[in-house]
Amino acid sequence: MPKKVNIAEQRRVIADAAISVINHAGMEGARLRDVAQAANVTTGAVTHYFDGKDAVLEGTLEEIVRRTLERIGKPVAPEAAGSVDAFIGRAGKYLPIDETSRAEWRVWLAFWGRAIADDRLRSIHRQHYNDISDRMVGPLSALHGPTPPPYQQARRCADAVIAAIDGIGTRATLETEQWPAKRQKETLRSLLRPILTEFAHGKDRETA
Amino acid sequence: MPKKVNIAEQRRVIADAAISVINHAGMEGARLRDVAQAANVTTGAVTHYFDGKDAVLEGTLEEIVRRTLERIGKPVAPEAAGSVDAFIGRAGKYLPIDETSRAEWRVWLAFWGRAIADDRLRSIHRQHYNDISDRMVGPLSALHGPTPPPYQQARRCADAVIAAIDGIGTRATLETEQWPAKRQKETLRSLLRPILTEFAHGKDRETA
Amino acid sequence: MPKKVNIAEQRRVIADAAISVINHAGMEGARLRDVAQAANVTTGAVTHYFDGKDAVLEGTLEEIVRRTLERIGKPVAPEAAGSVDAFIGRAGKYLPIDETSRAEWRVWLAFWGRAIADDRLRSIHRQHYNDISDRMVGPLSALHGPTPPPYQQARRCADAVIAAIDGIGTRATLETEQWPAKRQKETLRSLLRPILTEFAHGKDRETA
Amino acid sequence: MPKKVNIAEQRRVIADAAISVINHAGMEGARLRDVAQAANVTTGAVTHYFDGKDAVLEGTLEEIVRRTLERIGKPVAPEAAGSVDAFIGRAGKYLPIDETSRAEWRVWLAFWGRAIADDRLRSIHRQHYNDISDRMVGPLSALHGPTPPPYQQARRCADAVIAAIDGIGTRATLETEQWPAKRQKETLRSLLRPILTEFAHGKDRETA
DNA sequence: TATGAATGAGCATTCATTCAT
DNA sequence: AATGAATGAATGCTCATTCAT
Repeated sequence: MPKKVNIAEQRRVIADAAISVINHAGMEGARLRDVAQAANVTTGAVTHYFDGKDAVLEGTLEEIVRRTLERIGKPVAPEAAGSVDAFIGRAGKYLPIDETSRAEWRVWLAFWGRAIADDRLRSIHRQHYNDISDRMVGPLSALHGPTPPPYQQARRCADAVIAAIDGIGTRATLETEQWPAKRQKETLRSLLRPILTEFAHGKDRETA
Repeated sequence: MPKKVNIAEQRRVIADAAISVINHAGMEGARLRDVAQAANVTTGAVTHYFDGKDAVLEGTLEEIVRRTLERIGKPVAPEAAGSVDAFIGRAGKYLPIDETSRAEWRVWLAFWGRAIADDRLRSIHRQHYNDISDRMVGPLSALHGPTPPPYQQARRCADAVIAAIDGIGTRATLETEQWPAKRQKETLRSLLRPILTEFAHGKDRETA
Repeated sequence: MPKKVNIAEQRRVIADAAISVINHAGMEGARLRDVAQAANVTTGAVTHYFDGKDAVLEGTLEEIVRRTLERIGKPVAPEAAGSVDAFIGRAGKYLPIDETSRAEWRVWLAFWGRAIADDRLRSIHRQHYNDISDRMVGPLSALHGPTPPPYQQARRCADAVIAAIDGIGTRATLETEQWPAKRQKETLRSLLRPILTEFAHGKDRETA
Repeated sequence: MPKKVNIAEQRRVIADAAISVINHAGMEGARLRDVAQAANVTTGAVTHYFDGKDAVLEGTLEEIVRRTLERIGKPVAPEAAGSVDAFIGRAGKYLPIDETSRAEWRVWLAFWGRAIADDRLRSIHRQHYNDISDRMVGPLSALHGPTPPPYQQARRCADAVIAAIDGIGTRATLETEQWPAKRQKETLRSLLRPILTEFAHGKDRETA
């Protein structure tokens, strides 16, 4: 009997390697050979676990998504949500504030660039943003005070939060030197505190 | 007497062609041959006006920057700045709200993906963001009321505005169907009105 | 006691599978993996029973030869040989006149293409043609009338018959639509009846 | 202005090289690199003139066809057709009787093997056989005596002649040693003289 | 005996770049 | 200044073969 391998595990090892390679060499510099080497396997193994380069890239994007969600942690229960500042603090975990998250953001940006001409990648993206948005509705509702906000209201607020994170994260990723963690968090707070405070007090009706 | 050609003009024609090609085929699908064809010149001409592919890409990014600034128009004179809503309205012009701007955003994202592994491109980006930021300080100061805000204050506010635009624009570019112009503008207003209102009334001290 | 497997039987199963794969995908499309799958065994099993791909191919050609001879039936005893028309009728069994024989002819042609650069394959071919030729001498002699023809004479006549079959079979294999069984048999008869009639009456001396 | 090249000429040079390579190494041993080398060009040039390997193969087959027709010469005018023996003599020119024609036959067989799984190749084959058949109708009609034969009759006779040539040529190609020119021509004459003599005297009605 | 995961050399193909004209 | 034919290094991918289990 041949050695029994954990297919999912091997795919993750290769996806990890791909993240590392893309992070250092960019998307166009990411050769399958390098991915294989970084994963300590041969090129044949890569195409054995993934059906060609595009599939490797898809798998890598999914791994990035998985990591992001893992880093953020489980969806927060409404009771534990707490204050506006606590919410902003948790949102800040999405930002590229340490080497690990910076690497993920770089790869993330690389995928944006590919996604503009790749339906599959764009589809994975969309789904991921839906997930993220879903996770935010609960905590946002908890901020709203005694009465829960209309679903659409919360959804729109989540859109705003996500946009703030993406905007800051993008800039910080491309201007690493100029955007240390502190500046990012401050900018995030500047942007989110006013809107979340309003939202928390129910004054958001007029922004609809 | 040899034919007189306008070098700068030819470079722009080629950069225009490159934008079109990248918009449709993505960065990795953008072959110099296609760029040449789209510009109605030969491959030789492309490498004649640009020193290789990287130079073409740099020139293309600069053209994108030029277009963006042109679309936004001249820096607004402080006196003409007007209200918070007027400011938000002008900011909305940056968003991917019609086919032209969507095309530019797609190419823009493609460049982000390349910039993560390309110093030259990243440098051009940084400079562009400085320009944009500079242009915003005037109008923002005009909002601040009778006394101009400290420069750093205005700068920080500009960062927030830019982040909001980038965050929304990115999402709208990757989820075109779900983000028509209306949704983008509403989200932009949700995000900017609270912070700009506070800034306009001088309550921004605490966000520092 | 280990499981008792019939080695020869397994080899035939694999060769059968190879015939099927070559018939559908051609020689260059015939991957060992597909052969294994078609035979319901693993790739390892294929290389276990055959010493590499070339050996599989050799075995497959031998199987094709075996099948051809089986289809034709046992060498006809001189007494049973009968008339010229009966001989032609038996010869017609070699032609690609039904789906089974067409499949074998397709594979047969594929082997010709390979044999031009493969000594082993060419050797098997030669031997097979010798066999076929041998089997024809008896029936041909029976046609010749009371006195048996010189061996060389019969041999030469067999060459002519074989050439006729190969020529028609080849064309019919490559132009299946245009060459139904009827057309093949008519052409075979056109070609063979004159020469065999002459041969039967001993007028073949001059064709030497 | 760049060097002006004769595209058709270059394609022929490459096709010639491909014939040589296939002749020596077989179809599966025919690497594009070797073809390029044999043609004294680079691999890039090969894919410049042909759209990939399959196109090279198609072009090569067409070149083989062209050569065959050239070797045979122009269609013979009915008046010049002459006797049955003259006809057989001309038919003998199709056989692999010298090194040049042997090489072409080897390549020809290689294409048969490929054609069984390649529609394009099969289509080229079919067309070629139609051409050959057309060219034979005239000379055959001239043999028929004072009254021209029905077209279908001549066509059927041409089929028989072609089958005889293919059958002998195939065998001689795979058993070069055993089939010198003399044996091939004798076999061809054995096969064709009876049927053509009958055809010439109008006795072919019964073979229909 | 049999498995099938893993290997890696070898292939066609792509495409930025060069350069004779 | 402009052409576009030609180059050839580099890449993704295939697949016969190997071998630990």
